[in-house]
Amino acid sequence: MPDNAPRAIASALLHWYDHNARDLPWRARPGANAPDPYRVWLSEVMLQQTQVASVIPYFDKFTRTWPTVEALAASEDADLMAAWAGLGYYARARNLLACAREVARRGAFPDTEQGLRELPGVGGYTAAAIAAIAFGRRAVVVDANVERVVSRLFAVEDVLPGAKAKIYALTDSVTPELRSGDFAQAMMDLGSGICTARSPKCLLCPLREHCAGFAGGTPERYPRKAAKPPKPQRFGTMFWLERDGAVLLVRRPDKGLLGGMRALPTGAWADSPPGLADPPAKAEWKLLTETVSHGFTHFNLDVALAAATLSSHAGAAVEGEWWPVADLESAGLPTVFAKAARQFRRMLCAV
DNA sequence: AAAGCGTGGCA
DNA sequence: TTGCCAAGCTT
Repeated sequence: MPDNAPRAIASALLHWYDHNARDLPWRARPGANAPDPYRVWLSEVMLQQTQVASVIPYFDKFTRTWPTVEALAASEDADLMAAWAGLGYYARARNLLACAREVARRGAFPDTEQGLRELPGVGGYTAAAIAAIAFGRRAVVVDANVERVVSRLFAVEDVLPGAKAKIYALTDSVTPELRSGDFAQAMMDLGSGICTARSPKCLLCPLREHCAGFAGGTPERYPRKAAKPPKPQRFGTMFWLERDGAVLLVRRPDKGLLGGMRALPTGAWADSPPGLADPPAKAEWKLLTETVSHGFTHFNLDVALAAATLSSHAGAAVEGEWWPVADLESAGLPTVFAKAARQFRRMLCAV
């Protein structure tokens, strides 16, 4: 029978963390003062549904460009969106700017979980994480790592997402009064390095003797999750309109998929290939032989590629920005468009 | 409250 | 190759 004594669990985990914490750019150095709330907030937003390795280069770039929340608040929308390009879930970037401006207006971040929760883009997890890590408050921090660790520790049979309330209560029961921020980060380090989704390394785990999942012999069976419905396949067309060495880019509407981002013009997505519907201008469009495939969270997309060239004097009334093809890297295109742009340039060069 | 919202890594 | 998964939030 495993020992689920909360204090023993917290103590074992914190001791492990003191010797095994990852050195991450947003963490305070051991023995240093509490980390800067701006850096904690920025990292937590970037880390929503996103792995550490993907975040690090973006975090470095953002903190170099905008060292303070006031600097970020003063940035242009388009610059921030372009800097976020490639990281995904672009509503985070729109909320990031709104939040920075709100915090700059107030003069500081709120220092309670409840106050933080009111900021744009800050939900239950992020508010708890910032309150605990940046402000030293006791907070119950539950992300996907914690869900996995706790559901194994207590062999939770309930199926997610229904099990969230129970897992929150169990996490509460093991969260210490002191160092709850370190405790949360320790849980996440444990979840990402040892208590992994597949093939957990139980023999290295500091909580092994407390773990009901390990005692039962099949810890990887937790957390139990409802089966996901299959992703639909959708189709579309992207348009490459070139004039004098520049390509036409548009800004996508603020709401919806890739909202607010620079993009190649597209037609609407459809359930079957839409061909040359909805071109951005009248031109002699040629469909390329190659298509581009991309997986989004909730559907897979197959896009046809259509290309045309305008002469120098044409296209005066076309809506959008003419972006130098040689400088397309700096446009900040989401990955699906960057992928298509590479394909366009390969194929058009080859002609 | 269920659905919409990116991307890259891994087996 | 395909499917699964990751430091969730918003409406």
